Amino acid sequence: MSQHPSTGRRRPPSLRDVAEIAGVSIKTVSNVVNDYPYVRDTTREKVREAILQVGYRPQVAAQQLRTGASKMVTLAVPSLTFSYFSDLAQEFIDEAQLRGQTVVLHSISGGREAERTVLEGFNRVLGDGVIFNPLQLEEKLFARMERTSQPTVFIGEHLPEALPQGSDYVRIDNVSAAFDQTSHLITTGRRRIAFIGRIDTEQGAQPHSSGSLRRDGYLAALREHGLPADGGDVQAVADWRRPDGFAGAEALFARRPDVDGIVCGNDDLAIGVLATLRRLGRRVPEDVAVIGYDDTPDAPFTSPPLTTISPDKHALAATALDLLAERIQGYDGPPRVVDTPYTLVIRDSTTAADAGPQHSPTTPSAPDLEELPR
Amino acid sequence: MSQHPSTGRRRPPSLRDVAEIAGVSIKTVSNVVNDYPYVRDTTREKVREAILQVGYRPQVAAQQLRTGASKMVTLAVPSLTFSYFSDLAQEFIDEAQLRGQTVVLHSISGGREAERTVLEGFNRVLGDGVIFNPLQLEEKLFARMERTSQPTVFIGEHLPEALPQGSDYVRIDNVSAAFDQTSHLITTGRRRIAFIGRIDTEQGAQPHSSGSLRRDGYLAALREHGLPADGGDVQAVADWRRPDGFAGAEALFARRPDVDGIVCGNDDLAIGVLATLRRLGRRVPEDVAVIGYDDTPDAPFTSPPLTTISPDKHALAATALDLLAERIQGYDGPPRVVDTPYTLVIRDSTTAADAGPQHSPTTPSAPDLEELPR
DNA sequence: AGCCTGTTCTACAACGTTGCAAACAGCTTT
DNA sequence: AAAGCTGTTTGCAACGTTGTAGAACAGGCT
Repeated sequence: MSQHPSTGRRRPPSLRDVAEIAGVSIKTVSNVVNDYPYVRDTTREKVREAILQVGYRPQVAAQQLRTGASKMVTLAVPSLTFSYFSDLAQEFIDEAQLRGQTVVLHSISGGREAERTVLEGFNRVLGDGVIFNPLQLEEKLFARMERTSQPTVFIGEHLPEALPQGSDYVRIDNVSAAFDQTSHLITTGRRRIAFIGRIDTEQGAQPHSSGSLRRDGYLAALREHGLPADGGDVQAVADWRRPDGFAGAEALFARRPDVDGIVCGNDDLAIGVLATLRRLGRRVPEDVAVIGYDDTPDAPFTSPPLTTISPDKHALAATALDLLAERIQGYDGPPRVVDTPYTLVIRDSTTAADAGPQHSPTTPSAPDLEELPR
Repeated sequence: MSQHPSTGRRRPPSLRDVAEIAGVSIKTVSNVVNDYPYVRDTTREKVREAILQVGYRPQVAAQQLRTGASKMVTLAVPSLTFSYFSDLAQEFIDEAQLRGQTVVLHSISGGREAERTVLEGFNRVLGDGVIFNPLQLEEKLFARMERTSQPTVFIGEHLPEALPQGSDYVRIDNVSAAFDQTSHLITTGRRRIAFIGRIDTEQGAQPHSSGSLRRDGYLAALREHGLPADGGDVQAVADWRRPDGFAGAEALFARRPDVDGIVCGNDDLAIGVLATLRRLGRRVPEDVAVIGYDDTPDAPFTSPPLTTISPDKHALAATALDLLAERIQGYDGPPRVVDTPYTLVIRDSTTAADAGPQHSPTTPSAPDLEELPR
């Protein structure tokens, strides 16, 4: 440990320090560290000892400068205070660790402006690439951008399929998931099934909004099972939040009082819908089945616990890191869009508690917080 | 963008590229980037343009190599799937961002072995320092270690006060928090107050275990208020989990049936205690008041919602980063141990719902998941 | 004209690492 | 004895950046 020039900071030991002690050249130490085979056993031993003695650890900064790679990837997500994102981040960290990579975490709570900064590369070159889950980026920003400033994999919803050069996109197949949502209701005996979600039809519409995709999946499932799919049971709402679900269900039942199943575009809408059903005195699931989408942490705790679509975060993380790794390795083909799996988590809102086997891969169906084991 | 030597990877633009275009020296570009004042306005403009043109962003790796600092700090926590740690991580990220620092996140699920790797510096030099929350490190490992391999700030519980050179420790003042827990029960009218917690008395005892510290705070509060503090109401349990709280409360009430308040060493114990009270038919808080410690995410959802000690994560993060910054700046004094604040979150388990004003800084007192706003 | 002052710009070196190619030692083969 | 192996070690250069020191220049003073 010596001093750094100019700053009086303590400096970690370098190859040079080891070399001096072991009485060999710097390059030989480097060779030992990198398991280069043509090193005599006796020298290797000598060097190893010296390494332990000074506590040498390779400096990523120098390696990156020399080789152009740091084995660090940046993960940019909205906020870890949403358990969806913290769980996702954990998956990325674990998965990255397996690949010998380290995760630099950025959280983007600064809105559109902050997201643009991420897209433009953080104003400094740090790791080898980025995994980026934008929330608010406008499509036109993508369109304007020829190529990303570094290898990038986008994740999440609301992204266009036309991506900048140098990037890929991992997403949930919204159409297929909504198809499965709907099929689940059909196969459990529902016949009058409505859909509720935010579907942008105005001029600012995102053609690939998750709302439209999910509606399409819903309609496809109806058709597949020979049920009427004229769109008459599609209830468009203004936003994705609980009050929208509440109001949407009110409107829906005013129009179609005989609905016996509701496919919700997300869990928050479903929670609003449940509130309306309670108000109307309809029993769930006996009178009406309700299914959500997202498997938010609240989903197991609603009454009744909510059946929902649960994205496979593990697969998502693994796929994203794979694609990014290829980009980092030098692949520079056109942007790829990859769908990852999801699971249907069956809870009580679609099946009576005693109505046959339930399987819930991620969370217990009706956890009792008071129960003892932990 | 040119190619990197040897690897065929795309290389980000450098000062040299900018300099060439602007027709100045590399150093001048560097001066512009770093706002060095003695640059003619016209040159500055020329350089700025060139920077935009090639999309130049400084490379942290080279800066770190040159200056010895990267403005990256590593945060090593057990797992982001515990909401305590994901919230904490978010605080660190935000706070670091304010200071112009970037957080490298490591999660240590590999047990003792993994924690030792962290302590030894990850086998590679990455950022400028580490914030480390160990769970399982043995005291003797600390004792054996003369000095940390890089600036380090420990956070969390169970750490000895004798730390390696080059490190500091930020913690919650367990004694004072337990004092406040107990005082809260006393000032709300309880007189027969018990304590329940895991207190290691065997040979392997950690002298600074949170159990003993919290018990000490409890006893001090009793004494302060002139209540008998002979330790007769201390119920030691085997572990910190729910069943221990359950069994502990059973044993406690067998010995002391007239207890009207229970200070719990953590929230999980408290949840076990609540179960026992339910079984015994005692009402909470009318017959017995219960107070926890940690403010786990479950705390607001127990029945009744649990009054508890909530660590101030924001202050914790800020303090830890401050201490680390000083270490990075070159401070190399003896290890410092700093206590951070906490708040007493009053919920229903100590005060009847209609019994006067309640304030709950962190979470709503009895959140209804079904309520609409979100 | 010569000198000084202050501003603007640049050359150089070094941070720690690794790919390349050359040097070297100890052999066996011609 | 020279040439040719094989295995082992090393010197050199470059990655991008910035602190130091000094060069080049302009303007004003004696």
